[in-house]
Amino acid sequence: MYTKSKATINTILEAARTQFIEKNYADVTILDIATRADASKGALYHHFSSKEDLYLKMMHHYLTEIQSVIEVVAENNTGAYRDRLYQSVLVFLKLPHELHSILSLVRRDINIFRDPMRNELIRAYQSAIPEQVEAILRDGLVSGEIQPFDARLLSWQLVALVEVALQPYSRRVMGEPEAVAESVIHLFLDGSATHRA
Amino acid sequence: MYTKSKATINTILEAARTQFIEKNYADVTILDIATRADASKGALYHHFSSKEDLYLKMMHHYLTEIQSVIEVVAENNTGAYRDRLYQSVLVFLKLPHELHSILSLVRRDINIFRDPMRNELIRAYQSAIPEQVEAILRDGLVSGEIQPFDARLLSWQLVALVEVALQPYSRRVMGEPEAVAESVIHLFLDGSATHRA
DNA sequence: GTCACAACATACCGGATGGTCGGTTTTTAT
DNA sequence: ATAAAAACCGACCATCCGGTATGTTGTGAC
Repeated sequence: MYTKSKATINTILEAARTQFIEKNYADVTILDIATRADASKGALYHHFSSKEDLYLKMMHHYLTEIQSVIEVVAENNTGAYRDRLYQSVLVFLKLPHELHSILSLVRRDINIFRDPMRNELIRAYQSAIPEQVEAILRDGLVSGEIQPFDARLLSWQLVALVEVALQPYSRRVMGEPEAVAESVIHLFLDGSATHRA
Repeated sequence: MYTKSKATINTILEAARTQFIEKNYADVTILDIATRADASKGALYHHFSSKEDLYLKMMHHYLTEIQSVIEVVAENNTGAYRDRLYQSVLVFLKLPHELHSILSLVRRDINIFRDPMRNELIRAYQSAIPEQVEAILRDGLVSGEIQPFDARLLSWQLVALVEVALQPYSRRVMGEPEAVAESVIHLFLDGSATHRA
């Protein structure tokens, strides 16, 4: 087994991530990525069959990483519900910046691919984030801590609020991740007209 | 004054909107747009100096249209605050579908242009929607109907919630625009843990 | 050491596309 | 009616880039 190969592949995946985050899919050239990875087009095409293939493999790689981190917290169902929600949001907010960017990227690009590939992307994203949020919220609906409503819709709304909280401006206004998470949970559960405890 | 010119320009703007919504910026060719508008490349380049110029003019055209619609409701400050908020969200939800798509488009593409153009796009978008929402929310903060918090951040959060509500799945679950608007306002002001009146 | 194959390098091809340019048609003013 | 200018057309150019083909270098098994 050639071990150097693995290293090259990882370097290419990393370079691809950086480039695709920085520029539009069409504006990233194969040569850009290869150069960034200190490799050649030949090396790149030896490991990946096309530009799309590289994009997809890169996405899978990092989405899987995100998923495995979130899973740990999502599956824990001890303690007060509100706190459990808080912990989930917090661990998400504390993900390294590159992984947050990956999520922005998949949402941005999800419409530019056609259907075999598009579907695979959607599935990977869904299972990395929204499905897990939905599972948590379902528990809250069952226990009555959340008023009856569509669980999927609620999960989208929560994700949307967290996404807003990721903006640099938000972090500047709200401060540390702990404060951000608390603020998001407050708005989501109690609303903006309710006084904070 | 050549009147046919105006008509041609509008047809091209419309074709551009359709194409840019349907496909990625890079995947839309000048010929696509010209063909769709029953015009030629020559005609297009007679009225617009480049692809970017066309994109920008198109955005300005439709964002201005949106802005003028929203302004009317935003500036009305009679009646109960909650109702005023409700009316604003409602009029937004009732915008024609093409205009909703324009907003998705600007958010999607805002990162693919470089800075003179990018900035102009951002400014156009800001004044079309977020600034007006912020103005409304500020009134609620002053009157105490919303608990003290950063107005800009609140406006982003409200916009994010409304955006979720625009998804086809949301409309299917929540029904008519009136019900959608009410649901969004409820979540925003009272939270998901509070029983609906 | 040597053989086989994986890993990598690079010159090249073909197709697509943004933009140009000379010429033609249509519109408007007088 | 006519002339001038705006509007329009479509062939052409230059460039860029994904992908391939062919050759070279490195690695590991024996």
